[in-house]
Amino acid sequence: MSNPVDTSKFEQQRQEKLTQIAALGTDPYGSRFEDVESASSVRARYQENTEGQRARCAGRIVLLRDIGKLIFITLRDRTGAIQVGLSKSMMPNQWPLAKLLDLGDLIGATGQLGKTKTGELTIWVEESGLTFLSKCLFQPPEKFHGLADVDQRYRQRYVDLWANPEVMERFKARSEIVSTVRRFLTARGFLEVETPMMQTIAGGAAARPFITHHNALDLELYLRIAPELFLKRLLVGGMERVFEINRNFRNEGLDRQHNPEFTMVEVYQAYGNYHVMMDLTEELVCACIEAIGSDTKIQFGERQIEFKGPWRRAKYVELLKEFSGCDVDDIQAIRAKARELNIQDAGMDDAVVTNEVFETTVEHNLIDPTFVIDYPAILCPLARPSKADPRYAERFELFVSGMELANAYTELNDPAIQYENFRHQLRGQDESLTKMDIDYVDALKYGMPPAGGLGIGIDRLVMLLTGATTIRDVILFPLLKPLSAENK
RNA sequence: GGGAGUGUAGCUCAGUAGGUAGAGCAACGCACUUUUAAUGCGUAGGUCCUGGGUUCGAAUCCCAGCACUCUCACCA
Repeated sequence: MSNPVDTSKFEQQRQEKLTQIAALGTDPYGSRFEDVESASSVRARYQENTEGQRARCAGRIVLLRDIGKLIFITLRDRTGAIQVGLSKSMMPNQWPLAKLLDLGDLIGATGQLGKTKTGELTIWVEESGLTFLSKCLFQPPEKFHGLADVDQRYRQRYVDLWANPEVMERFKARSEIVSTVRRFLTARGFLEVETPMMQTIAGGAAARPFITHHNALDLELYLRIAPELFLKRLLVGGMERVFEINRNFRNEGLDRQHNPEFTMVEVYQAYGNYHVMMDLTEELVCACIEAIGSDTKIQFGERQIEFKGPWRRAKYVELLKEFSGCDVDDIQAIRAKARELNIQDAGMDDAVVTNEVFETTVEHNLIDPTFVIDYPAILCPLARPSKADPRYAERFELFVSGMELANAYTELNDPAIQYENFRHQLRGQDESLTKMDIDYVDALKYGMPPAGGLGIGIDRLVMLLTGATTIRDVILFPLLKPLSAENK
């Protein structure tokens, strides 16, 4: 933990330099800086052995080598780094300012481009070519190891982002993935929509919601746990292809795969079914891999994941047999297996016990992308039962590296069955705060087109595609306990 | 909630059979006009997470607490 006395000592030193900068007539907090070119752009356009090339860049001083009458700076901007050379003989008037520069300061550099004798592309700052843009009053983290303290990295992500370039790269990849999803769906005629985050009934999933209150209406509201029921209302309304990329909120535990607020893309396509959604999912994920320039083989923790399709599609009951040895119809064997696995099955519904056994024995074995298809219908109140065998629902979950990445159904559009499913809450589950959404049943009574629906966890997708094994590495500001006064 | 681990300088980390601490980087000073984690010499910097206990003496051992990490449990 930081020592406030020493911190302020370093801060005072820098504050003193700030005063000296101001005394030179320079605003230590700069202002508009026009015609900035990115470091990568300068690198790309530089031509060897051609005189007279100039450049104008801005960024943060991440390395500084003071050789006396010559200073080399590594300047980092959003695209990368470029070396800036400051020479006393080239900028005698601004030299006092140059000597006041600290690691972490933000500057602009304008001058001739050239290469040093070691071959490093350098902006040789001309007189008046040094622009002070902002003072850094804190000491930056160690220049080679960066910021390593996990807690501090999340709490001060603004430092983490520039002290650890791989962090910046990961969030750039996240941005690219989100925009790829958006482009991919938009190109196929899907309409991007936004539905309520504050809902009077938290439906569309089974999870504990966050509760809030609207003063003017004196109304209890829930932060949504899923947008599903609203998006399907839009199918009723004639929006035949819709998607939403936005946050869901679930008031449950935090771990490597769960943050209380997380981002989902949900997609609904009228006249499709879950097979259509499987194809779409596979294409969409592969498009994202291509967009971030990744190989289809991705290192994830200790494992290698091969994303190259076609992905395995296996029935729930087949996988149950494969990994637990149990036949889905042999409930005695399943319950025996459950007890062997230390699952408390007493009073638990058969289907729930079966699913517990499935989760325990199967899921962690699904490393390469695997569609688990045809779930027991009783586990899927929003999915359409299979015509061929109504005991099963037309649903898939996509598992990668043992983690649920996507969930999809052929949507249930029969209001009578939907009503019954809502009514008969599954035994063996904890009581849920989900109330009956009668208006949703009414919407179905107007007629919802048969449709495929899909949800993909964006955070987990980014984790898998960037090799981040904890969700907090793909969320800029993950939820943390606030620091108490004494730990500040 | 259970178990395990971690907490030492601004940062990254060492360390001691119980005898109040060290390196590198950063900082400050000096030197240096082609460095690449610049280099060399010097200086300064610490409530060793917090509170108790044991002890002549605790950063080290014990207890409690706080924070973080891992793990198990919980979790459509």
